Amino acid sequence: MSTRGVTKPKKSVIDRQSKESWLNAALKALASGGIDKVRVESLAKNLGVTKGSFYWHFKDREQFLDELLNFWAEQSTQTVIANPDYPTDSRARVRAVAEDIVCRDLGGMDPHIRSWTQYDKRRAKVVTVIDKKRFEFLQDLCAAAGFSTSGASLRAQSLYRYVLGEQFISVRESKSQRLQRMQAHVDLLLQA
Amino acid sequence: MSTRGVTKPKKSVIDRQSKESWLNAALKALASGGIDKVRVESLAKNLGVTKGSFYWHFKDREQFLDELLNFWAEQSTQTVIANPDYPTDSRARVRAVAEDIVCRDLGGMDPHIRSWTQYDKRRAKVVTVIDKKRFEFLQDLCAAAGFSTSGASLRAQSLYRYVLGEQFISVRESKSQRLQRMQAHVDLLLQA
DNA sequence: GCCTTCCCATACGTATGCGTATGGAAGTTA
DNA sequence: TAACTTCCATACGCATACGTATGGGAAGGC
Repeated sequence: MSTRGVTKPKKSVIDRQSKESWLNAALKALASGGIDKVRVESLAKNLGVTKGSFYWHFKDREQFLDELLNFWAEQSTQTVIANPDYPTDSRARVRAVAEDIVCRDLGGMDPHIRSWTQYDKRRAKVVTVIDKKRFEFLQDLCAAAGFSTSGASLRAQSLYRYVLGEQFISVRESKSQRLQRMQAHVDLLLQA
Repeated sequence: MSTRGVTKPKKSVIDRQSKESWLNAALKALASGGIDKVRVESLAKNLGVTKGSFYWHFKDREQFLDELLNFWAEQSTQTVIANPDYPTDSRARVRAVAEDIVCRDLGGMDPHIRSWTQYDKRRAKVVTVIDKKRFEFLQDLCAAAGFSTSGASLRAQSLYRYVLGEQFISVRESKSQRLQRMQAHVDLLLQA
């Protein structure tokens, strides 16, 4: 008990929170039930501190949510784009990527993010950038599979909408079913 | 000024609100910015009454939201399924339905409904039923277009996910662009 | 004219959650 | 060790929004 008192257990430096720890806690809360679960006092409780910490690190909740969105955007591009080694065969690559997307469900975060930002024009721009990056990634894949520019574009658009729709459809299936359906869809898109 | 006083303009019977007027006001608020805009005192202000009216018609906000969801579900099936005369040619019918869905954007209500109910297991069941109905409708269309049961199912699933994805994608295009893209997608799905 | 029912206004209590002001402890520097 | 910075606790004010208690006006029946 050198770093802590007894009657009043005070925090040592190593117990202090960083901005990242707040943001990670927020992502966790977001994944658990949408942006409404991202509350200052609630996060503080989870982190074992008080609001005092929050308002030292951040101006207010609005600015915090902005940083949260950027935080998600950064590790969102990293997760999807900069990825392990996919198959060399171009069509198999498309399938593998599609499979990967469905499997990881984009971290389960995407639906919450979209639900949140959809009607917030300013914040929607961040998601728009992400969408464009992902689309271009898919488009390049399709182009490598031998389709023309317009053909690759069309298939990438269809593929990406399929993935988004999969996240928001209310009829939930098992992961294997979803994978199988996704594969069938990809085959349909790539056959011509 | 026979039905109203001067110093205190009281409401006559014809000014009174019904449950439907509250629900319609709620749908309007929902469409304007999600479930967060559906607030008792806010709706009351829009209707020109006070909370007293609300709590006479409804038990509490939770029950009201349940009725709201059912209210949406009813006129949602009416709008999509029981519809005007589509083309007789089966493939043209699919295109027409798809076009219709995109054009009306499902009333602009669907994304809000899904954002709202997605993480509410109990309420999600209502949306699940709607999804199933719509899917079966699309499946029948595809089956009539000459596909096998599994083939029609696959195409209906893809089509419906495309529509859902279209609603949540953050890259907003013009209506004509969206229509064109949708047609191209349908052609791709139906060609085989 | 009175009484009852329907519908709503007013006022209040309460809970939640944001933001702020201030003090103070832990660690750092001089 | 004294001053100084960093980070957080505590306490408060304030706004929003739900729900309730109570009173009363309007319309219709008697």
